[in-house]
Amino acid sequence: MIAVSKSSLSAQENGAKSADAYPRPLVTVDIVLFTFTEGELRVLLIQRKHPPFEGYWALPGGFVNIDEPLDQAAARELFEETGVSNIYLEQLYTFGDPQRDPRGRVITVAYFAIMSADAAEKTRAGDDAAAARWFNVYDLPSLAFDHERIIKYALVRLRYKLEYTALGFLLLPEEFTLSELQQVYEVVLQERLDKRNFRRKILAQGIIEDSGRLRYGDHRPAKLYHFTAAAIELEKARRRFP
Amino acid sequence: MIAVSKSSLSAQENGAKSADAYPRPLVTVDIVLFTFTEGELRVLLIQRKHPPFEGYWALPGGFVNIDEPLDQAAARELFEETGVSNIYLEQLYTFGDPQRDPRGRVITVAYFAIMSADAAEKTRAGDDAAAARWFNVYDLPSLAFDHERIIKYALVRLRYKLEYTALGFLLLPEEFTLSELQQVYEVVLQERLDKRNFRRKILAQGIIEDSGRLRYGDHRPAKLYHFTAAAIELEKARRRFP
DNA sequence: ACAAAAGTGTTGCCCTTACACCCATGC
DNA sequence: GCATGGGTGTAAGGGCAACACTTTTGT
Repeated sequence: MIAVSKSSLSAQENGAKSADAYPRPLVTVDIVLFTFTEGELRVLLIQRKHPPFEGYWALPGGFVNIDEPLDQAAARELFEETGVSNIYLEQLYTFGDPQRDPRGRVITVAYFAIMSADAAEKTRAGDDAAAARWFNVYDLPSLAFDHERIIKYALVRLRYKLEYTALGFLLLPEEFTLSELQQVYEVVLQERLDKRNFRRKILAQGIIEDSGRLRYGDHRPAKLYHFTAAAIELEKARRRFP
Repeated sequence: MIAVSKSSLSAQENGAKSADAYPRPLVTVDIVLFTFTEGELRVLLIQRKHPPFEGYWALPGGFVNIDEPLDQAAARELFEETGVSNIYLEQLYTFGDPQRDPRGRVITVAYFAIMSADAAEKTRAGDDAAAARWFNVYDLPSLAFDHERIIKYALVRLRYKLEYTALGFLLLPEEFTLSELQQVYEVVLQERLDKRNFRRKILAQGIIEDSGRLRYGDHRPAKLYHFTAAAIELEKARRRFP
């Protein structure tokens, strides 16, 4: 537990006091990684092996190195804990309630990440050391710290994204049917959508295209689509700003 | 300057290492406070009296106390430096480039704030100690740290807000004319708007109403409007989440 | 043949946009 | 009486929501 001398340091004008005089919080990154498999929207969680919250499930994440940009810290932690790199990752929100970690003041910069379903399959293999599992977002176990709140906020962000930037396909494998894509939207937004309107709207955006291939199943085969390279570039550009 | 032992601390599984073993960055809050006066969108800046960036203009802000929530730190810093409380304040983004502060690793949680024009007038009186001034966002001086980048990002956020949540009135005094409100939108969005369409759209949202009073000026008097209590509650509810 | 999911068009409504003139006041 | 900003309505087009039947396969 970090010793806290309450309010001994009421702040003054910018830089009036030497920076070294201020007590320093710990800073972590936590990543909410979504994917969509077996008809479920899922989040990756890791079971903690040490106190506090030993045995509880928690978001992947960890301490930020002192010389490391935040985005890089998030990418690194995710790589270390899932073996996956090069995925969609953006800053979500910073949670800094003084009581959120029993060890003392720990501020966490939460990140929002999306992984395709096929990459998620591979991930599971890499789970050798740490116990990592995908959980249905709507059926989570007891979580460590304030991680449930963080996930709920990430879910709100995901809904916003799907509503007006067509990124649903990032959750799916490279090739997918329109029905699968519609199911993603329905599960994430928690509402039923009209098939004809959905198809028209998605196709009008020009971000996915017919691959020419078909998926054969129990009934009439379905056309397989994949997203266009333009769509990915467009999103990268949008996200480049802050 | 903070001593940094590069990568001596490659992270491991959650909590595997004692939290105390990690070097701690400093954490600050910085506030981008907007108002609209004399036909200009303005940001409040404070002139630094100490190194680094002595004499440069910078965003109001300062170190987060060890036992203080982030939102409260932002509100406190703003109060200490402007004497104003109870204004619109929300978290913007966390900037953590290791090079952003020459003193060492300083992570800043940036906040986005809006102040009404009449409150902004009063603020100026409270500027006894620190040199604080309002600057046109489109004509800023050289800024300390990465504060120019932070302001640019806040401006993007402000544009989003005006585009689909009608918060423009928060920048204006309690009573205002529709022409004034339109000017706010035009200056923020940097585009010319159609007078009739603008009025129809704003009034359709039901967030402002005719006060029954008139403003007399050089020409035909203009109706004065004020926002409805419902509008404020609605926004508070929206903002309650994260 | 039948069960099951894939696929496909049209219509009405609303919201958005474009656009031009009269009104009330100060000087 | 004239200059100036305040104030108002309408028509066309585009996007969105509602709605039901045919097609293709596996069994």
